Amino acid sequence: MSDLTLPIASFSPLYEQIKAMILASLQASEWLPGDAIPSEMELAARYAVSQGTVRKAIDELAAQNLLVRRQGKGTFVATHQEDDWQYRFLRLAPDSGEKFHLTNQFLSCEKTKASAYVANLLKLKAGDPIIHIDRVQSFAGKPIVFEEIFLPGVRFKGLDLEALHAWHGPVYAFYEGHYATHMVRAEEKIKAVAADEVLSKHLHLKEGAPLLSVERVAFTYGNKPVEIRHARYDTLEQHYENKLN
Amino acid sequence: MSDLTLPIASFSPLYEQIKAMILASLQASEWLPGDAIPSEMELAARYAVSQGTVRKAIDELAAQNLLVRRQGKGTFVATHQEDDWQYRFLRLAPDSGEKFHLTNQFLSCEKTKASAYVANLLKLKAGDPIIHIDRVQSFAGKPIVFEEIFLPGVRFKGLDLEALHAWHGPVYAFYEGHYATHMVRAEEKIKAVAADEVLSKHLHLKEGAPLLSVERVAFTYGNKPVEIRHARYDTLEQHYENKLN
DNA sequence: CAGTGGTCTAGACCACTTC
DNA sequence: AAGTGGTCTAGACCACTGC
Repeated sequence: MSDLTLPIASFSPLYEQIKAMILASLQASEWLPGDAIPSEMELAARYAVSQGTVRKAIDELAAQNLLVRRQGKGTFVATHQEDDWQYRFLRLAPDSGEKFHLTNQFLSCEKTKASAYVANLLKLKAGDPIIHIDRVQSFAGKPIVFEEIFLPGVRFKGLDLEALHAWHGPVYAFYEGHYATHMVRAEEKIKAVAADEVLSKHLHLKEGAPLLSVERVAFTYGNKPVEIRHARYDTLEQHYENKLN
Repeated sequence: MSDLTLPIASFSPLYEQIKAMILASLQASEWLPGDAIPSEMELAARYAVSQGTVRKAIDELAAQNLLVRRQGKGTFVATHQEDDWQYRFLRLAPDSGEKFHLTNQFLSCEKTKASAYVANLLKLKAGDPIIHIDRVQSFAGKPIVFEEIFLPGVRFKGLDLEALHAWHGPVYAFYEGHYATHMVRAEEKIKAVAADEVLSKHLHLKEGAPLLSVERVAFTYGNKPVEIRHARYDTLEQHYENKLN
């Protein structure tokens, strides 16, 4: 506390710099989701370092789920289009433990203007163009999830209900394919709330029934927030699962 | 699917074996939480491998939060007694973003027998001895958390209200100090529920008010479940926070 | 200054995938 | 057989801590 000299970037190891360069290539779409990046030996030559140093950089990016290593094949840019990654961010699971396939129904997709609240989370200005999507997801015929999605209108220009209806698969795969936007990580804030009139109608519940409110902000490369998702889960026969380490 | 030959331990790298040996030492309490383990060079000599191989083993254990590296000082066994780790498993945070200090009040601590449900989660038999603790936690004078804790009676022999009242600090630090039990990881299942009579009384709410139900199973070394904790959070002015990668 | 963890290298070799 | 990621080594040197 007595020493106010800030050691800003006092020392930056080589592999950190290489990590930053790989990250820059990802952010610049030099390598696209699903693509293989150059081999470790090639990268070592390109950056004039040893294989071990490149490995350490890739190791950390793989640990953050930005890259995926496949022995004998290569190192690939992570994508939500792979089967195992389709539900990477979904933490809802049935109490019974059986497998879980949600059917999806988009209700609306409208162009509006950002409220102060949404603008703040997406790092926009209040009044900036926004796309607002409503959807319901069902399991075994019962509606379980009501979700509102907010997207920045500039990045997702032209998105409409027709395009969504034509798509069959996870929304994050849709973003990758149509808007070159890969979601890297997300933050969620969870509360218990009472169902209001709208929610009770969509989820076939009584007004006042307890629901899980999950508000997510999802980020692309460079910590850029590009989606807000406010979900309400009916947790009567399913739960939100979390692991603490 | 056509090939049923199971490649069980078909190949196990050296560092995995060393990881297992370090893990065994931790599990056997050869090194206690807070202690420094031998230096990388010493371990390399002990196991007759190079420093790099020991490093890789330690790296992975540190990534799982079992060990903590401190440059220039050594490598230490993780502990819940360190300031930064006191609330390692607490995901509740105030909406306002201010810092959060919960005051703790233990209500009861009774010896009972395990229900089939609790026994199953703790890998005991129904009817085995169990310790059942109730507590309330408050923030700024308002009761916010009601928690039931279930512990195996054998491991936590002699635990009573008096001992709990005498303790000031996180419960997991108490377990470490008094019962040589360090919590390594936990799994939580979250639901939204309505406050019943008991809950509404403890948390000063109306019956039927929505609450977050968080059921946690906590594990020591060797994936051994040793605590069940069923919490109910009032999420009116606070939320459960989660990061998805 | 000695001891600790942290970085980096060059080279050898292993395991896995593909052709 | 060639190419990829994965393991392991021996040795040099750097950064940080504490005596």
